[in-house]
Amino acid sequence: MRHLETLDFIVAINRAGSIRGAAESLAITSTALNRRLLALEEELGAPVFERLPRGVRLSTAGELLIQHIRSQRADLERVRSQIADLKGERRGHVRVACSQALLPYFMPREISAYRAEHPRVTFDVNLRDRYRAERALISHEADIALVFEPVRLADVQVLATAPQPVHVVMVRDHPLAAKPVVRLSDVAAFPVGMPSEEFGVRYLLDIAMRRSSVSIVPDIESDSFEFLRCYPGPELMLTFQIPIGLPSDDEGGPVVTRPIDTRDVPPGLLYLAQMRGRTLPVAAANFARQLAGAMDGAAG
Amino acid sequence: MRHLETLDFIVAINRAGSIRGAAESLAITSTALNRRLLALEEELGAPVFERLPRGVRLSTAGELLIQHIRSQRADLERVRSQIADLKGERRGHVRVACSQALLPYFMPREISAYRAEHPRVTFDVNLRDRYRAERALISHEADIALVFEPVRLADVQVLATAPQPVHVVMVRDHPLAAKPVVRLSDVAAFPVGMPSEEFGVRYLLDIAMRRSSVSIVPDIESDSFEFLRCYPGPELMLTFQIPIGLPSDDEGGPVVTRPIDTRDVPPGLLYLAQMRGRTLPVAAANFARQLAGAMDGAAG
DNA sequence: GCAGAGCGATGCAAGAAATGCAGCAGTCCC
DNA sequence: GGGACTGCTGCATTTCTTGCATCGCTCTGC
Repeated sequence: MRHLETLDFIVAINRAGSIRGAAESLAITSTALNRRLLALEEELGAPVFERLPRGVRLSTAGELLIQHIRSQRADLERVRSQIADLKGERRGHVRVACSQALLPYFMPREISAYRAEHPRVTFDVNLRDRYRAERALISHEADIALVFEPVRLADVQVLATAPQPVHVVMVRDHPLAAKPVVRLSDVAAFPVGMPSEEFGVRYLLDIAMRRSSVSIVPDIESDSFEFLRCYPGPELMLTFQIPIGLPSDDEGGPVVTRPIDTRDVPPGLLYLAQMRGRTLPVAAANFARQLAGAMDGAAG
Repeated sequence: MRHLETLDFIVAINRAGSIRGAAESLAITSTALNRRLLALEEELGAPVFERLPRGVRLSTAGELLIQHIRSQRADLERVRSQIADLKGERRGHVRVACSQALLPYFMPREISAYRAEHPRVTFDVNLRDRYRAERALISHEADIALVFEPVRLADVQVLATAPQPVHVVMVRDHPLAAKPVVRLSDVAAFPVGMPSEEFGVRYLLDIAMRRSSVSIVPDIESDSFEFLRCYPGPELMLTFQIPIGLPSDDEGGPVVTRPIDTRDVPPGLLYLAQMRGRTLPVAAANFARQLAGAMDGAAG
């Protein structure tokens, strides 16, 4: 939108950290950009950026302004989406921030199902750990977030939840695979590949270990579940994951999974969330509804 | 703000009902205004107004847009107010929509107290019955509303409440003035001046009469409490009001008040409300906090 | 049924505003 | 102490907006 150009330029300056840098990325001269900024600050009655020797940095007023800009942009996008919707154009764009566990199976399946119904809807899927997913909602970088055991900031509104018991992942011929349910004490006997601390699964395991006498020392620690899952099986190594991030056993893949006894590790919760108080664009709202339905199905 | 000019023009066109009419009130030519509208509709991809032979009317898309404009304007006002606040300028503007009962004593006292602390804060006080007060919140014409027995729309958020038993108002030497508490059946023996149906007091009385066998036929009906109160006493006429709209008896005025037994007419609630989900400008938020405190005091 | 008044839309020329170029003063890094 | 970076400003140019006159249309009143 033309009339928001200046405001978007402010966002660009903030991102670039300098007027000249932003001007280059916007393909205009620094003169024009600088003048727009000065005019805006004049109107506002306060500087938006602090001038530093090597560039600029948001002032307190600027922080307020930029949050306003983001929310206005998002709301305008919603209006445009609703207008397109009532014209019968089933198009739109959905921006999802989600945990790693959702990427291999759940999100591809759901997005593919949604796009089968609405082929003109496009998607942004971004991997964000539970802290950053909520930040993305608040800064309007994402419409919806799907996270495991989130931090639960005040500005985030939960749309749906699904309990997710932690599973142990192992090679098909692993000794523990004989048991239908694994105890935490069983795990301690084998080498363990542990997800790093920013993940919800790790968070749940840490709490469980603190409560019990069992102590598991990770032999491998990684921020990639994919790596952990693919780490060679000869070591009989174990790792952990939630069911939504796992293939079903009957697919006959190289790995199998067994749930950990919920007396040892309580099930975590998978949360579907949006920014509190925000009205989502049509496509995002519809997709969120579908996800909520899928989560109910997975839970029941 | 310069960049919102076009959007404000849209609001003006909607108000005027025609482009030429709006152009006149905006002191620009209809050409310029028409062109801006066409450009905006081009950007939006849909007409904002339906063209009628005698002017224009908002389309469905326009309805969506204009609500966005209003909320965006209000939020920008909040940002400006917060920026002014952190510059130490304790200025601002508060727009209040309130019931008639608040006008003679409560609002003047509260505003005067607030302005004693913050002299640079200005006020808009508008009389709005309980329906229109809530509408004013939703269309962002008012920051806060103070209404008796409101309709309670979904988009309105209650900040504070105060119970207000209905009082009978009469001349000082009225026979009923001898009683400390008046029964509804006592009232039926005297001529009655009744507030008209849009008022909360009338609403409560109507409910009470429907529940009991007492029927009160109004001799005078008016939408002005001031008129009802000033109507000559020789007729021994009674009228009704809530305590917050009454002077205290010990002021020695020409009228006295007695509460109606709450078994006959249950106390109504005075509500302080704002638009749901909206962050109020600094001055409005502070003033609302003061009002909430005053209402607690009046209730206790 | 027909003239008149009101409406929104458009071509063209004048005016206003934003842009780009060159250059200033300042800070930081090597 | 030079080079590279920053934000800022005077002046010519370009781009965009505005205003006038006018068209086509619909509804109203006689």
